[in-house]
Amino acid sequence: MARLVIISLDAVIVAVTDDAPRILVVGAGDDLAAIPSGRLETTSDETLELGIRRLIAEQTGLGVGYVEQLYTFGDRSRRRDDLEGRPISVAYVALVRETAPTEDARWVDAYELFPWEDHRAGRPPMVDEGLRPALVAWAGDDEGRRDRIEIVFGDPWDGIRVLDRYELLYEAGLVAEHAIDRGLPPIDGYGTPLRFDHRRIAATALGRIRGKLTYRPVVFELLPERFTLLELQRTVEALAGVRVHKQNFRRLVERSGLVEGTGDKAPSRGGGRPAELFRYRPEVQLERPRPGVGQPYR
Amino acid sequence: MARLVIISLDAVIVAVTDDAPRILVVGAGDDLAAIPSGRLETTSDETLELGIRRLIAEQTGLGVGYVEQLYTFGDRSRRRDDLEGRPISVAYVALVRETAPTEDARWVDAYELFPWEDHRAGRPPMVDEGLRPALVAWAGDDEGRRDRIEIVFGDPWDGIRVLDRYELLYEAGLVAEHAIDRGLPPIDGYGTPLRFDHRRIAATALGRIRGKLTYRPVVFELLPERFTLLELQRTVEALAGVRVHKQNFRRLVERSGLVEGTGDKAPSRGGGRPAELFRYRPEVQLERPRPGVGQPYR
DNA sequence: CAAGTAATGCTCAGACTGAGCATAACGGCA
DNA sequence: TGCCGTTATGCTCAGTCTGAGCATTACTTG
Repeated sequence: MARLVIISLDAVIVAVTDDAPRILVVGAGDDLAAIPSGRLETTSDETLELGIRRLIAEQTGLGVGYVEQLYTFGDRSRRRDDLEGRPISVAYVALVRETAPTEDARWVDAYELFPWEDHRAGRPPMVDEGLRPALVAWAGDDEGRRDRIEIVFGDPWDGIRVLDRYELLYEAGLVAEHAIDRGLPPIDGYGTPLRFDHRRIAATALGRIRGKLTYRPVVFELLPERFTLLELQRTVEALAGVRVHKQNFRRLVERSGLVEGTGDKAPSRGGGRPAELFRYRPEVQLERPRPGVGQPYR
Repeated sequence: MARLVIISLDAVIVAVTDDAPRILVVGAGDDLAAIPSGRLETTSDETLELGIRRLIAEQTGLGVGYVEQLYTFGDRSRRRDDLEGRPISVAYVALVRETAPTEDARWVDAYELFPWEDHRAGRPPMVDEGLRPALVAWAGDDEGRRDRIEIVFGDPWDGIRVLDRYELLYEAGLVAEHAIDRGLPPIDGYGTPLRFDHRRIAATALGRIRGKLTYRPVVFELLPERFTLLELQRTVEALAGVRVHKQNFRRLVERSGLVEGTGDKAPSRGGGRPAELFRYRPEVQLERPRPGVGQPYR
C-alpha cells in the first residue's frame, strides 16, 4: 500500500526592472499571492526541469531561459487541507528579462517581501530599530538564539543569508506566516507574506542568486543583449542589495573579460555623457575558472 | 487516481582519513556498490532531514552531525524495474569523522570513483592522455561540445565542477553507467561505477563540499576536536583535490580567526618538531561574514 | 555658451598573495 | 653528546588587488 505523495513544482521567477529585483506571483483576490506552482505530471514530464518549464509556460505565458533547481521542501507540517497526501515541493529559480506576463500573474518587488534585505541605501533602520530588538526579546536568555541573531543580523552583514534571516523571523513569530500556519489570528508581521511557505522558497532563491552572482555570469540572464555598465551595476546592486563603488566596479568588470564594448553608445538619458553599450562575452568561461561579478563593496 | 510516486532518500556520507576523502557505500556482492538509500516514511518521518538521519542510522549505524540537502533527482529515465512508480530521490551529504560502520557498509576513496579529480600531485596524466582525447573524439565538429570539454576539463581547472565533468563523461559514454543504463554490454569506463545514478549523486556532493569549503567552516566536521594545522591542511587538500602552500595556508588560517592554539603539542610522528594542537573557534562566525578555508593555490 | 550630469580615466596607499629563505624543536643514531 | 633528517614556524619581498577619490571628457538643457 503506497503512501500517498504529491510532488509539486514551485517556481521563483526573477527579473530586475527599474533597479528592483522582482518576483512573479499569481492569483490573489482575497487570498495571499503565491508563486507559480503545480503538480509534476509523473507520466508526461520527462524531467523535473521540463516539468517546471511546462508549468511556467502554462501559468505565466513566459518562456524562461535560465532555470536552476533550488531546494526540496518536504516537512510533514506542510500538509495542506486542499490536498491529500504528503506534499513534497521541488522548487526552482528562473531568471528572465522582465516582460508582461499573462493576466493572472504580476511582478512584486522582492524587497516588499524582504524589506530588511535591501541595504543599498545603507542598513535599513528597521533592522536595528524593529527586527533586532524584537528578536532579542524573543531570544531572552537563550545563548544559541542570541548568537544566531548576531550571526545573521549582526554587523558584518552577509547578503547571502537571506534564508537564515527569514527562518529566524519565522521562528520568532515576526512574519505573518507564523501565525497563519498555526491557525492563529493574523498578525501584522514584517514584509509582505505569501501563501503557504512560498516566502521561504523565495528567500532561498534570493540567497542562491546572491551567492551565484560572484562566481557565475548569471546577471546577464536578466539584462538585454546590449547594456551599459551602469545598467549592469544597477542590476547587480538590486540583487545583491548593496551599492558598489562605480569606478571600481567598472574596473573589475572590464578587466575580468566578462564583457566587451560594442563601440556604440546608448542614448544619454537626461543629460550626461552617453555610455558605451557592452555585451556579455561568453568566451570568458573558457578563460577564467569562476567568472562572476565580484562585489567591490560600498 | 494518484499517479504513483516513490520518494527515496540517498545519503552521500563523507569522511577524510589518511588524507583521502572517503564515501560510505553499502551492499555489493556481485552487484555494484551503492550509497545508503531508502524510502521516505511519509507518515513517520517528520522532515526529510530526519528521514535521512533515520536511514543513515539504520543502514550504517553511524550518527552523523552535519547534514545538508544536495539535490533532487527525478528524471523519468531513472525508473527502475524493482520499483513501481516514478522514482524521485532527494539526496543529502553528511560529514562525519570516520568511524567503523556496521558490517555491510564500507568506505571507498572518492578518487576511485573520480580519479580525474585528484590534482594533488599535479594534473593527473589520465586527463590529457585519456579523457580529453576520448572526449574530443566524441565531440567531433560539435562546437558546443568542444567548448564544454574545454570549460570543464581545460586549463584553469575549476575544482568545483565535479558534476559537470562526470556528466560530460557520461554523455560521451566514457563511464560504465552509460552502458549499464542502456542495457548494453558493460564497458570498462573511467573510475569505479556505482549502482543506479549514485556516482552522479556523489559527484554532486563532492562539488558541493569543495564549494562550501571556502566560505563555511565545514572541514571541522571532519576533524577531531583538536588537530594540527597540517592535519587541517591535508584534509582541505584531500577534499579540494589540490595542494596548497604550507606557510601561506597557515598564515591564512591563523589570521582568519578560524582556529586557536591550545598550547599543547601533538606527539611528533617520525621525527620533526612537534606541531601545536589547534581547535576550531566557532565565534569566528560572529566576527566574519563567510568564514571558510580559502585556498592559497599551489 | 554656461551649468549640470554621467561616463571614463588615473592615482595612491594599504591589504592580500604567491614564493621562498631561515630558524626552531624533535627523534634517531653514530 | 652532537650531527642529521624531518616537520613546524617565522619572516620577507615583490607583484597584485582593493577601496577611495580626484580629474577629465562628452552630452543635454536652458
